[in-house]
Amino acid sequence: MQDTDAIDRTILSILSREARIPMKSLAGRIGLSRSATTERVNRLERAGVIRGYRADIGQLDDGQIHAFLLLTLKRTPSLDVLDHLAGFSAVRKVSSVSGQLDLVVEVEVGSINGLNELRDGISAMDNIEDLTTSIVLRRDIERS
Amino acid sequence: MQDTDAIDRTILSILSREARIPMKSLAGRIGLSRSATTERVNRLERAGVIRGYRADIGQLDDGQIHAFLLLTLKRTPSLDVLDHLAGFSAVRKVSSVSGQLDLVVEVEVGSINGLNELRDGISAMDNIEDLTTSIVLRRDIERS
DNA sequence: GGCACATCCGGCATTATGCCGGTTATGCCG
DNA sequence: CGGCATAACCGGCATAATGCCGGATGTGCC
Repeated sequence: MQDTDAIDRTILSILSREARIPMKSLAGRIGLSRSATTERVNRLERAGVIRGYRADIGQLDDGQIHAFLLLTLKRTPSLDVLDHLAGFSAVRKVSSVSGQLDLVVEVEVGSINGLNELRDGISAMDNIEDLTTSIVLRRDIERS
Repeated sequence: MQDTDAIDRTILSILSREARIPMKSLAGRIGLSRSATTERVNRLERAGVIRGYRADIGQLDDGQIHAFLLLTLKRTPSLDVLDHLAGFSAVRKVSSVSGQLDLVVEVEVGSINGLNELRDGISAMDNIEDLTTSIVLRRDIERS
């Protein structure tokens, strides 16, 4: 999975901005034939370098609430906690981080009440030392 | 921009996961003709609801470092700080949040040194009360 | 040299797209 | 009520993109 050359990086940078570009156009930009380009993209997908293609939705949901949950664990790492978190559909992203914190959890819920239930469900796990909730008031910058 | 009905929401949820799906297949899934579906998608794009399509790149290079910078400001809000942050290409996402913190900044740098320079550049701004850095050690969960 | 392997190219049948005319549903107003 | 404008939908045809494959080229190895 470490065999990404300069051409692959060009492909990734183009696809990360214009995921719906036809393979033929992509091929034209990088100076390869269509079939070679397609093969490279397929390889990147199979290797897991490209995980998928997403539409970038601009503030879809006035009703949606985004928040960061900053978790400190009693013992780390904790697969239990990760499994549990994965069970909540509201959980969008979980990152293990260095420092005082242990996990940064990004969530997306339909209501404050949903957020409260989520908090309760998470803090009920043993092995949770501390849970700080920061509701996203505004998304100031978001890139690709 | 507020005229998104149930069908539009279905379209968005599908495209947010499978941005490269052919319009014909999308039409099949939502039970409309291809041309009606295409027209809806075009409208969503023109209205700015769909901002673009991105390939989801999984841990592109081992050389890339992701981190959360947790900022507390002296005075809030601060357009200066946002403008300044926007000037750093390493800055991927900035969210204004409630609570003790003020801003959650997600960054992506090529090296620890780059992270240090970024920290220095940010903490040099007046109006920064506190800056906590949490380097992402691992991405445990990431959804669409 | 001869071989395996990876990468590339081009062509052809199939599939998707862009474009446009035509149909239906709805609301408005004389 | 009838006429009219508008929005949203459908289907068809020419064009463009895709999937699939055989074959060429380059590189390392025995």
